[in-house]
This record gives sequence, C-alpha cells and structure tokens, in this order.
Amino acid sequence: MLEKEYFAQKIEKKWLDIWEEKKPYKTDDDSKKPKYYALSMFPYPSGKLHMGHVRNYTLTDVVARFKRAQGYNVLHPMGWDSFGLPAENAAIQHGANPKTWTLDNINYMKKQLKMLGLSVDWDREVTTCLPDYYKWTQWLFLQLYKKGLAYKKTAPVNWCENCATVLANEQVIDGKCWRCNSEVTKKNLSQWFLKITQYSDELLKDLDLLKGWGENVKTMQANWIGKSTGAILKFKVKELDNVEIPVYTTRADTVYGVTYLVVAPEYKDIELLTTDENKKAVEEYRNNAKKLSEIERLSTERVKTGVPLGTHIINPFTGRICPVWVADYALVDYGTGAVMAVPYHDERDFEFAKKYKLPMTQVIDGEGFKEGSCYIEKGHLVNSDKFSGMDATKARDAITQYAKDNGFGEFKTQYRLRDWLISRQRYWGAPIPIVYCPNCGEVAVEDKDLPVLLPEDVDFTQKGVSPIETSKTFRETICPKCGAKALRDTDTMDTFMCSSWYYMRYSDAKNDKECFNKDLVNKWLPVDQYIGGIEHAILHLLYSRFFTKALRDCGLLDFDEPFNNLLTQGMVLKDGSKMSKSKGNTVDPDEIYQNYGADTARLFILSDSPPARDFDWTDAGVEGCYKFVNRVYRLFEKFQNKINLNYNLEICNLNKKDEDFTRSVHIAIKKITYDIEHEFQFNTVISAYRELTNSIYEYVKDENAINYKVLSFALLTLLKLISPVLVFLSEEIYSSFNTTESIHNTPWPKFDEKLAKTSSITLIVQVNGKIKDKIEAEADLSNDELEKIAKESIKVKEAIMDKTIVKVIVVPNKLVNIVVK
RNA sequence: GCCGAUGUGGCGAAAUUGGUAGACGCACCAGACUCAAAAUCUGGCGUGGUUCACCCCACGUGCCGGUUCGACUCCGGCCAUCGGCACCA
Repeated sequence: MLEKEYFAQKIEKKWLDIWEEKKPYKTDDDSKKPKYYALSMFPYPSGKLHMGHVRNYTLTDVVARFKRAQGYNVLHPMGWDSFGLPAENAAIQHGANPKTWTLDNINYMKKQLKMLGLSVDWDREVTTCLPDYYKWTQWLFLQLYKKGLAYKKTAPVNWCENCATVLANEQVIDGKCWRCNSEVTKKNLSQWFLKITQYSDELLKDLDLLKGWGENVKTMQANWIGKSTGAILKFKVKELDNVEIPVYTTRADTVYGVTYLVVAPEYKDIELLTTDENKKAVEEYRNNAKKLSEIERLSTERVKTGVPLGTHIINPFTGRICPVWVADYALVDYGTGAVMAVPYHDERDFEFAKKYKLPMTQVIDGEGFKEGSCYIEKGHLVNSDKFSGMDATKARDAITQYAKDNGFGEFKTQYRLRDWLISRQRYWGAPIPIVYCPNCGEVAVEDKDLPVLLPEDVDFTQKGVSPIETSKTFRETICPKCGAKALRDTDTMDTFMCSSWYYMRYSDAKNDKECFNKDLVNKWLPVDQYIGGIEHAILHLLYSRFFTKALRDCGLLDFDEPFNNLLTQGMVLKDGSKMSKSKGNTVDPDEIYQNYGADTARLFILSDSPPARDFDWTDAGVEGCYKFVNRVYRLFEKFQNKINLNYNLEICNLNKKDEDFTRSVHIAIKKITYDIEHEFQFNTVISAYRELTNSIYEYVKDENAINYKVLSFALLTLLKLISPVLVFLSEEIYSSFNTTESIHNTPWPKFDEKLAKTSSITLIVQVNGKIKDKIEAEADLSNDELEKIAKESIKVKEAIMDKTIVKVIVVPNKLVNIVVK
C-alpha cells in the first residue's frame, strides 16, 4: 500500500538500503546481451558534490537505465581522479595528510552520489591515488618508455612559480597556469615527455571517425594539433662555409621575394651567425627578450623589434645576398626557428621591413593588388624567373620540388602540437618509476618492484624542493641492472596520466595481475556514451585518445578510439552566472535532497534545457518539479487498488474516448523513446511525461466513465517511462503492487505504430499560403477527400470567390493549400 | 585574422523530412474550494488593430535579400553573443 502522502526522504532511504544490500546494478561480464558502456567523467574528490556533478551523473544514469531497459548489458562505473594539487595544498595550509584528506572526501562524496540514486556498479570503483591503481599507471609508463614513447630531455619548459612545478602546454591558458591563474615563465629543465607528436597525424585524421562528437570539440582538437603543409628551404650563409639556415614556409611560391632572414632569439646557431661588431647589440637584444613574459611576447599588438647579426645568406633561387636579423617574432619552437622574410607578401615581414627600411620585392600579382601595400592573396607569380606567370598554389609545389631536386629543400608537414610534459615537482601523484645509476644511467624499475610507493616521511613546508626529496627513505635504492647504489626519480606524473586510462581499468577493475585483461577491455570498449564537461575538450580527451593509440601499439588492446559518442554538457548557472563559492550563488545538493528528495533534483536538472546547453538553476523550477512528482504520486495513490498488472490490451471493443486515450499513451511512448535515442533530449522527454500525466488526469475526471483496463495500461506505462528519471518513486509505486521484481529490471514499453497517432486530425486550409480555416477531419483520408473538404469551407469559398484556381497542394494528414490567381 | 556554436514571448524552451510558430513548464492575471491562508483544481497569457463580445485583420523566429504554393527550417550576404586557435612563418 502506498502511504497517503509522498515522503521523499522515507522512500529514498528505504530503497538505498535495499540496493546497497542486493547490489542490483552489478555488471555481469558473461551476459549474452549486447554490451553498452555508459561513462561519466570521474570526479576529483574536492570535498562536496556540486550541481555540475549532479547534472553529469544524472544524465549518464538515465542513459544507463534506459539502455538496460532496452535489453543491453550495461557497464556504468564510477571512480575518483584523486591525485593532484588541492590535496597537497590542504596539507601545506592546514597540516592535513593528503591521503587522509582525499580518502575522507571520497567517503563523503560517495555517500552523496549514492543518494542521487545512481545505478553504478560500485564493485568496479577505481581510486587513482591508491597503490592498486597507480601501480598500473607506473607500469603503463614503463611500457611507453620501452616503446620509445616516453623520454627525458632538457628543454625550455613552462614553469608556474606559484604551484612550484612545470606544466604541459595544454595546461597553459593565455600564458597563465590553468589551476592558479598566475603567470607562467620558461625554465630550462630536464623533464619527462610522452611522444604524443608521433601520433599528430592519426589524432587529427581520426577525428573524422568520431561521428558522435560535437563539431566544437573536434574543431578545438584540430586547432590544437594545428597541421600546416609547406616546405623546408635551406639558405647558405655567405660568410661561413658549412653553415646553412633552414626555414619553414607555407609560401615557397614567394621565395623570389625574400629580402632578409629572421631567426628567433633562442636560435641554436645564433652566436655563430653574429659578427663581432654586432655582438653587443645582439646580446642585449636577446637578454631583453628573455625578460619578457610569455604574455607580453605573444601579444600581436606589440611593435616588432630586431637587430641585424651582421652575416648574410645567399638566396639559391636569385643569388641575392640578404641580411640575417634576430627578432622575437620568430618562435624558436615552431618550424626551424628561422623565417624567410617576404615583406611584400606577409604582413609581419611587411611591418618589420617598413620599420627598419629593408627592401621589398613584389613576386605575386593578382586581383586587388595595390602598389606599395602588402599583398597576401594567392595570385600568380611575377619577377620569379622561369616560374613567372605560374599560379601561386602550383608554384608552391613546383618551387619546393625544384629545391628538393637541387638539394636545398624538401616538402614538410608541420604541427603545432608539442610532446606532452608529464613530470611534476610535486608530492601527490604517482612516482615516476625510474632509477638513476652511476654505472647504467637511466634504468626502468622492474615490474616485480612495482608499485614505487609514495613515501610518507615527507615535509610539505620546505620551499624550493619537491616534498619527495625531503624523504629519508625514498631516494636511495639500488640499480635493478647492476646492483650499485642508485637514486630514484623524485618527480611524480601529471594527474592527466592517471585519467588517461581509468575508463579501461573499469573493464577489469580488480585485476591484480594486469592493468586489465585484453579480452575484457576489448569487450567493453570503446565507450558507447561518454558524458562530461567541455573544459576537457583538449586536455583529457586528447591525452586519452593518444593513450588508446599508444597502448594499441604496445599490443594491450585492439581499438583505435576510446569514446565513440561524447556529450559535453553545459554549465549549471544560477542568476545568469556560473555557480561558484566566490559569487555565493551555489546550491548544495544535500539541501535539495533534504527538502525535495533526489528524484525531484534529477527531474529538475534534466527538465529545463537540453543537455549540451547551459542550465539555469531556479528555486521556482525545483518547486515546480516537486509539484509534478507529487501529482504523479497522488494519481497512483488514488487508483492503486484498481491497477491490473496484466496490461496487454486489445484496441478493439473500445469506445472513442478509450481509444483516443490509448492512442495518446502510444504517442507518448514513441515520442519519449525517440527523444532519448536522439541527442538525449531529456527536456522534451519530461514535457512528454507532463502531457501524458495531464491526459490521464483528463481521462479520470468522469469517474463513471473509466475503463480500468485502459487506465492500468496508461498508469503502468507512465510509471515505466518515468522510471529512469524518478528512480525511487517508480520503484516504490511498483513494489506497492506486490511485485517481487524491480521496475528497473522490466523492459522498456513498446508502441504500436498504427496506434501512435491520433484518430482525427486538424486539417489546415490555406489559400495562397495564408491560413483560412482549420477543420477537424478523420485521419488518413485520401488527397481527393481532403481537397473536397477544404473546398467546402465557407471561409475558403469567400477567399477564392472571384478567382481561378491554379493548383491545389495536399499534404496528407496535414494541410491543403489552394493557389489562386 | 582563422575556425566552431548560438540567436524564437517577461523567462527556460518546443517545432523528426520545408507544411498550424510558441508544445511543456516558470512567472503573472482571473476564478473555484476555504472563516482565512497554504495546497489543489479550472481558465487566460507573442505584438498591434478592430469589435459589446465570440469572430476577424495585420505583423512576428537577430538583420537584408533570394528560392518556393508555403521558410524558424534551404541558399546568398551581413550583425551580435559565447567558445577555441593565433607574430605558427
């Protein structure tokens, strides 16, 4: 029996206890059903759940439950992205232990997640900061190392003074640290990198395979990879035998217009290229460049500066002698670090040449060309010897080919993507499993010695050193190769390493012999639906795609892309701006659970906007959803004794009212199923819930005219349709019919195509495209009949009275348009 | 500058293929129930005009133009907002 009134807390508590005990959402690896992998981006255990989490996990949960009802074997796991700076900062600021701090947070948030009613298989929970997980992160690092995909090199790297660590390129946003927003500087350090650039082309090309990803994310990744095709051209230095300067250019067609060359201040041969007279000025210029921050240097508004080195190059095409300059508009880490300057056809070179009164030669002509101003269009060549008159695009290839044939050039594809810097000078991460031996050099830790455990005897407060270096027990070890005294690497790995493979681990989460079983990972992956925030469009999603390809090449798995479909949810806003503690506009999920229950929270977070768009949280909106939940409850409470569970219903022998009502139920099944399957449009799903509920209320208005078989069918269908969203309420109501089975194990309702439409239609009658009349008519009439009905309309007759009919257009079941003159 | 997304009532939004623009909800207004309030139920709700009123007429999906019997939807050209990339040669 249902209680008289709806008490969310009581019902939800009851079912949470039952689910905890019975584990109804445990995934069976051996099921014969087709698999479906529904995945949410796992949370960082920051302390408490926020509404963004609620939105993310509700979305994935509803998808998981819907697919389960459709007969899929669903994997819906959850875990914790639990290494990272906030834990360590808590340790520094409040003297907490990062491990305790993290595990306490996980404990609390896990409880909150469970209260949301997620159908997660908690037996597959992964926690990246625990040794049973990071052992395998370390092992995977070593696989990449052995494959030559992880290497150590000294390079100018991004350094955040505030976080006291280096950062990957992807973690520098507009010259600032992604985490603390302070300015990033360059430091020359020896660091570990992963060779993501080896996959540049595949990462770009395979974006085309990702039909289930939004254009926005794919474009961001394509921009980030930044492919450009061009050529390397080599210029001999006049003053120095055996020295050449190679440049990268996408406009080889303009090579006859080169009037000078520019090298970056950090260019490797710059000292060689500087003559004694220019030494002082060049040194001064380079020192100034060093002082500039990334932000200043990258500003496009800055006036271009530079100084000549004193040496010259010989243009192999023209024989022309051109000076070499140093200027910071050339970037050391793109192309070759040197640029051939063609002032007439490049805006930057033009500006620079004008300022320093360097010569210009026009070599391209075409539409819109104006004497004395920069022309960057691709027209045809002039002043270019035998290439004159040629189309610029063709000339680009012809000139490169000529350079190649004569040994001073080649075709070259250039990417903007850089290798992924993964070392961090911080404590709370997976230690890099490498040992430095005085005899053998860099040596990998052996598999049997994994994991390399994080030391506990560390001091977080010492400035200028990584906390791990303060451990007395960690550093010293013996070389796995020769047994000599050796030192461990004291850096840890970027947390994005941990999150690049967690979704694979879920396929075999408890395996202590392997990172995952190959058959299981191949069975469950790729992920069928991945849901999470847009902020990972480049970082996590690009790294994970790279990891998948790299692990494939290590022989660990057999697929090319990890995530077939990606839904990037919008932000949760309140009063028009993102919820944040500093703005004081946050809403605490615990409070919502307490006041309205998790079902109402789930309903509301899905109701007002489609998932990809931002969602505006309003108190009135929650209130409205709570009213709906109560409205549904009252309906079942009132008719609970009249419901017949066997609702297989024949349409024949029904009167008009019952038939139309039955049709509206079929229409609802059809619409809801379609809207979930297409783009997860839960906002319209929920409006269909409301429409069906409204029509049930309409149907039961006249209590003497209720056919209880028909009503049972409608109510039970409604109950099943709302069950993926209102998980507790539907279970409570269903169990009140003395069923032993959970509603969440019952199949999704089917609709009858013949019944999923109305028996009568509103025929729209237009004259010359303007609506003149609306006529109720039987459905499925022939075109002739519809035309006849339309012409009988008095309003139509008036409108066409003194005119001739040119033609009549009939759209079956919809409209008739009479065209007159 | 290049690339991508978005633009519809007071608000969130809807409109499978070109075929009733504004479903569903929030807010608001009016009414029923009540001694009263809450809850609940019923009705109204794009703009302007006309009418005592139901009716009716015109306009209306960022702007301008086009295709079509018919355009939120297709095409061309703009504008605005948000996001990504960018002295990348």
